[in-house]
Amino acid sequence: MALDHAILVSLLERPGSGYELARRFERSIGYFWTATHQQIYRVLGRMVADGLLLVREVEQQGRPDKKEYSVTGPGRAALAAWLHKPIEPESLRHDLAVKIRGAAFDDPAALIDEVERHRQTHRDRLAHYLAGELRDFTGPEAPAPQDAGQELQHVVLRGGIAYERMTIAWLDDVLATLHRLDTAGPGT
Amino acid sequence: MALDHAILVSLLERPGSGYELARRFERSIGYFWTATHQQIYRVLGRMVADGLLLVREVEQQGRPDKKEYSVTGPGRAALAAWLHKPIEPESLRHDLAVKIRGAAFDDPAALIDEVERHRQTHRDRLAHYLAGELRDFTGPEAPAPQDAGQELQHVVLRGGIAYERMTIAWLDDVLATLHRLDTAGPGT
DNA sequence: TCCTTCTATGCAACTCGTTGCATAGACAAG
DNA sequence: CTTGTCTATGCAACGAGTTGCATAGAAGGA
Repeated sequence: MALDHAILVSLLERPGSGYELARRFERSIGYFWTATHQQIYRVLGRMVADGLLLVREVEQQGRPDKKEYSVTGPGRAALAAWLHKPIEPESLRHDLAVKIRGAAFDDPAALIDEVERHRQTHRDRLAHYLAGELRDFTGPEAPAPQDAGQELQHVVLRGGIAYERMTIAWLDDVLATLHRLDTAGPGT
Repeated sequence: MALDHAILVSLLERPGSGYELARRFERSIGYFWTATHQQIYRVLGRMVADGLLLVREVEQQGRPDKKEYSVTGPGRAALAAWLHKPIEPESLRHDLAVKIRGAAFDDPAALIDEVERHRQTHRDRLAHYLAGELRDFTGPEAPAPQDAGQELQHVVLRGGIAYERMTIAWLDDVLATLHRLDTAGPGT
C-alpha cells in the first residue's frame, strides 16, 4: 500500500497527471520509491474509486489532453492516518550482494566488471543528487526562506546522498577484495 | 527470480531444509535478502521440479523429520549463468522517507517517536552485525586461513555494517531537522 | 508521405511476495 | 493430560509489481 501514500504525498506537493507522476518517480520521489506507469495508472484509478483523489480533464495545446489528479479531504485523512501508524523498518534487497557471495562458487574476478558498472551508476546518481541539492537548497539561486516542506525534502535528499556515498565506498571495498582474491590465486 | 539465486548460494554454502533456510533468511542471508517460509517452500518445490535441486528425506531424533535440499549440476550452472549476466543496480524503497516528506502535510513533530524507533532498530542490527564480524572474521576465535568464500562473506557483512552506520547517522540528521522544525514553530 | 519521438493512457497476463490458516511430531512445564 | 513452544511443512487467497502489447494526438525531420 506504500505506493498509495507516495502518490498522495507527491500530489499534495503538486497535482499532476499519471504521466507526470511516472516521471517524478524517475526523479525526486524515485530517490526512495520506484513505480512504472502501469502501476501508477492502476493505483490512480483505484484511489479515485475510493474517493481519495479527484480527476479533472485538462485540454492542452501541442500535446494530448491529460487527466490531472488532486488529493481530496479523505485522501489527506488517509495519509495522516498512515503517518501516525508505526511501520516496520525496511529490510534490504540487494541482488549484487547475492552475486558477491555466489562468486565463491564461480570465478570472483569475473565479477569485477559488473561491480565497476554498478559503482559508475552510483557515481552518476550521486552527481545528479548533488546537482539537485545545489540547485534547490544550498546554491545561490536556491529559495532562501525554507518552509517545513523544503526542509523535509532536503533531509530526504541528504539521505539519498549519504546512501550513494556509502555504496560507492563499499563497492571500492568489494573491488579491492576481488582484486586481492584474483592475485592471490584462484586455487586458494 | 532473485530468491532462486539466493537459495542456490545458501545451499551451496551448506545444504539444508526449508525451515533452516527460513532461519538463515532471518540471519546472515537476511542482511541483504528477505523471504518468508511460505515463499521459500514454494520456490524449493519449483526448483526441484526444474532439476536445480535434489531432495533427501532425513530422519531426526527428538524432532520431526525434514527434507534436506542440495544443489545439482544444472543448479550450479544456472547460478553461474546468472552471475555472468549483468543486473540492474537496485533502486531504493524506503517507506520512512515517504513518511518524512509526507510530514509536511501533517505535524512533523509527531514523527519523532517513529524515527527514534527506527534508529533503535538499526542500532540493534549494527550491534548484531558487529558481534557476528568479531565472532566469524576479526576476533581471536575466528578461523585464520580465510578462503575466498569467507573473504566474500566478510565483505558483504562489511556492506551491511556500513549501511547501518550510514542509516543511523542519517536518522540523527532527520531527528535534528524535526526538532528544529518543532521549536521554530509549526506556523512557519 | 513515412518514420521517429514525445506526450498520454490503458489492458492482459504473469510472477513475486504476504497473510492467514492448518497440520503434525517432539518435548517440557504445570 | 492439557497447554505451550519449537521444529517442520504446506495450501489458499490476495495484493503488489513487472512485462508485453496496444492506442493515439502532436511535432519534426527525411
